Amino acid sequence: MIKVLVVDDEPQIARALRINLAAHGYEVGTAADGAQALRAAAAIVPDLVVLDLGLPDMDGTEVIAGLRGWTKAPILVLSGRAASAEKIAALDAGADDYVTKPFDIGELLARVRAATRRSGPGADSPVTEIGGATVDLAAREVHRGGEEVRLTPTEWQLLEVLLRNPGKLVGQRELLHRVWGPNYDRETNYLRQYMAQLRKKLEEDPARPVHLLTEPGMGYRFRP
Amino acid sequence: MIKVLVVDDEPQIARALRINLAAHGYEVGTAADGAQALRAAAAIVPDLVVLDLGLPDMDGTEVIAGLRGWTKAPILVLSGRAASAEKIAALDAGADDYVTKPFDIGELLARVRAATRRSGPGADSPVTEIGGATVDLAAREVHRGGEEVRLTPTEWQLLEVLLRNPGKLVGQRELLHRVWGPNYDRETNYLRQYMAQLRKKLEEDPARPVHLLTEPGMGYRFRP
DNA sequence: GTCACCTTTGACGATTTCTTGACGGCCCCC
DNA sequence: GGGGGCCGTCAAGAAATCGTCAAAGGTGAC
Repeated sequence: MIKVLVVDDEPQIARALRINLAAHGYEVGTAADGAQALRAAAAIVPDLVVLDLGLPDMDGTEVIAGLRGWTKAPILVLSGRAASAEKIAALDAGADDYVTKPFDIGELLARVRAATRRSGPGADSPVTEIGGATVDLAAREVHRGGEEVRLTPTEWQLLEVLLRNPGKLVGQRELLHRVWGPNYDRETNYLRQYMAQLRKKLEEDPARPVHLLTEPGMGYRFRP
Repeated sequence: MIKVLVVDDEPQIARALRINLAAHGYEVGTAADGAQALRAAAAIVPDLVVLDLGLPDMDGTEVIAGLRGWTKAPILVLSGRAASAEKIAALDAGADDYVTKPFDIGELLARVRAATRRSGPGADSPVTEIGGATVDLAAREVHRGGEEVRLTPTEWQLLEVLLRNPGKLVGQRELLHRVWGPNYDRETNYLRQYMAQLRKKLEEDPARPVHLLTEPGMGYRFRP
């Protein structure tokens, strides 16, 4: 089932959206502010996000940036502000669509269909091979030799950032920011700790990694 | 270059769109009715279609259906009609976005960016050739003769400054400032040390460099 | 309250990288 | 021809980083 995360601080609108989306066969989660939204997104891994820009705790573009750091799920922005500058800022921050309130629920549903249509069948083979293990980012599943391997939430976030940049070097500061938040800059011991755990769970020979590589002094790299 | 097909029967609007899109680096083709649009699309295979629904010869949804039969390129619909039923019909026919006239050109461009962003990022990062080696600055990767070459962080920084100024002479003081910091002015031995390492790793004949050149008394230069 | 799981933290050799010093060759100027 | 400055090269000590182990908080389930 397609999972949708609805982020809105007005309970009426959030409720109306949830009911309408659920009635059309979507699995719906809700969040009332930006911090909740980022936590909920990391937990349920939605296929689409409906985001109200007028959140009480943080700017809408920050939420978009926080989501875009690790997911490519379409983001459909709702906003009461119709100014073009607002729309441009949100779209360039990474949003996929922008609808001004008040909106027609039928039109919104059509835009949701359009957004999910292109990301649904377009995402070919979401499984990645690492050594003898297969990683399914969408389903949050790892298998190795027929057995299922369990990863903790932090391990998932770290692995996801690396896998979404195949072949590319990801700097340690960038990894810390994306996984632990903007206030973490020098806690490289976290990276060492969790990279070791990932290698132990995924690599054939954890002492001699082939896919999860260290670039000394710079960062880490996933080689397909 | 990203190819955009503009379909509109009003010459003024078509012309305005063409000029604006071309000014932002797109390659633009135009068509004035539905039949022309389908022919032009088959000929130039656009990466995105901007489609006015009010065409003289056929209904807009037919054009959408005709395109969707063979291409997944994003379709951005323009229309003077703001009724929700129209929007829903167009979106469900296969359109990706729907903008009502009159529209803000900046917003339209932002929506074009959003649409091309999600379908485009298959392009790999630009590589620079040095002798027999290929340098990928974005991925932080160097290959030479099929083998991978490892650079240390300082080597990367130095090489990046030179490669970002192709053909230009970079003074030794500027190099020292950019790589080691503002407090380093006369440690030219650092430059000698690391330039030698870079040449050994990148140049065909490190003793007779062709791309990483010394300008005695002044600085260094990268010649493509 | 207890238990299990996850995260955070500290510490230690092993390895890589950076820094530093020294030497000879080349070119230009005197 | 001699001298000084600059460059390329080599080598070795100093410093930083990495992988690993172990254990102390935190949190939610039962």
